[in-house]
Amino acid sequence: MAKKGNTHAPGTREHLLEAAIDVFGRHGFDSATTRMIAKAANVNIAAIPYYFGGKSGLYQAVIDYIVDHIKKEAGELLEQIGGATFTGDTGRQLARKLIQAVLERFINFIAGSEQGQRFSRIILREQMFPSPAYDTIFKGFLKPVLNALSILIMAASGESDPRQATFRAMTLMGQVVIFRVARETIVRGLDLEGYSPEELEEIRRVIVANALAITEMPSE
Amino acid sequence: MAKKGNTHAPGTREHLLEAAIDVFGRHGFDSATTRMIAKAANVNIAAIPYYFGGKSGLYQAVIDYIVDHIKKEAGELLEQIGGATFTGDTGRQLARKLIQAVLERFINFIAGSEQGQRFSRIILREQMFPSPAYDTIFKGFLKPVLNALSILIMAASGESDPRQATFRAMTLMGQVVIFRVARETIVRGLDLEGYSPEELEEIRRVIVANALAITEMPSE
DNA sequence: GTCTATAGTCGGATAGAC
DNA sequence: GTCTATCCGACTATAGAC
Repeated sequence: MAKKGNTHAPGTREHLLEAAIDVFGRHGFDSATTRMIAKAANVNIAAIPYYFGGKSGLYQAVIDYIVDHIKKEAGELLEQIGGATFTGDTGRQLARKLIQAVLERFINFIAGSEQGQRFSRIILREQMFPSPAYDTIFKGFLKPVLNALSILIMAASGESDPRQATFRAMTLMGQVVIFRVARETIVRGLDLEGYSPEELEEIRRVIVANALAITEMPSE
Repeated sequence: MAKKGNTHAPGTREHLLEAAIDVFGRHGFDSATTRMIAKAANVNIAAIPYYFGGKSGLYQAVIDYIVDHIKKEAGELLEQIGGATFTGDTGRQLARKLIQAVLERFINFIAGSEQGQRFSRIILREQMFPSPAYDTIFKGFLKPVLNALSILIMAASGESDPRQATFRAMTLMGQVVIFRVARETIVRGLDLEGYSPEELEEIRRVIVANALAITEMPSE
């Protein structure tokens, strides 16, 4: 069913993909070695050239895999935002609710879910050090998400300049991303052992409260 | 004067340090090669073992160099914060002014200055993927800065729980850091060519406005 | 102090047996 | 499809001439 119709082995390809997400994420493309990945996946090194054409092909497959998953995850919310119209005070309240929904999903994904943490390592690497694969990520979901957030901010705060709205959208994203990027600093600074569900809840509350404070109307 | 008293060559050591900041920053410790660094510094590869004991020694020297510079840069402001007392409404206003000052310096450093951009590549790498050198950075300035910001937030907003204050401090840092981490995404999303002085000024304004909105008293 | 030459290790990819 | 063996290039570090 899920197979592509050819006679591939049961799991080799998928094992490699999953292992590659972790190894590429932790070490980056250059330092990650095909030997590490093959070992982590419990398959033979020669399976990488065989299934993916080589190290680069495997990396691109990882990017496609991640982008697909995130598009599926975020798709519904993005469509909801794209399809909505924000007029009057009800529109404003709707926009604020949607901003809240986006940020909560984002923090849950990036700091709360195991898969989100694995994916975000690779995405953050591409943010700071774009490879040719960056384009797939940017077009796949970064740009749609950034656009959606900018629209919501304009609707919620009355901001009319799209560039200003984008800058504001970035600050909202930044409040979330920092808990992934500086995870170690937070954990050491507060002497934690990772984020507990309670701490995640506190973080979520702070982020939402900030977002609401930031998107007040200038007149309020 | 500044020399350590021995008879070293005029610039070889310094050239290596400067080049290493860029190469380690762009490629990470593992993927950076001593060949790249030596070539960028225009010195012989053998100078690296000679001056720094090897690749690892050079990396540690880079970390020390960066931490020293930033401590010098941030020291005055940190002392001012540590030495101040924040009582009553004047204290609150002072705290808000100081938060503003910290954020403005931070965004100028991280997105505005050439040196800050070079330094921050390495620091952000250590944030996401700590090496043994992380400790130097954490104790050197991350912890002091995070503490200072937390104190200011408690003074400015009336927040009394230190953990909550730390989370809030992180969100403020996140708003700044995102303009470095996601620089490429912002630039592509808005079709810019890097941040112009005008755009930096807009970003600075957004960050400060958000910080002020966030640190309102709950009663306000 | 600076260089060349080279030792020794580890990387990705391939050939060919099964 | 999966494996072993192997090629070849690139890496760090060192020895020793100058």
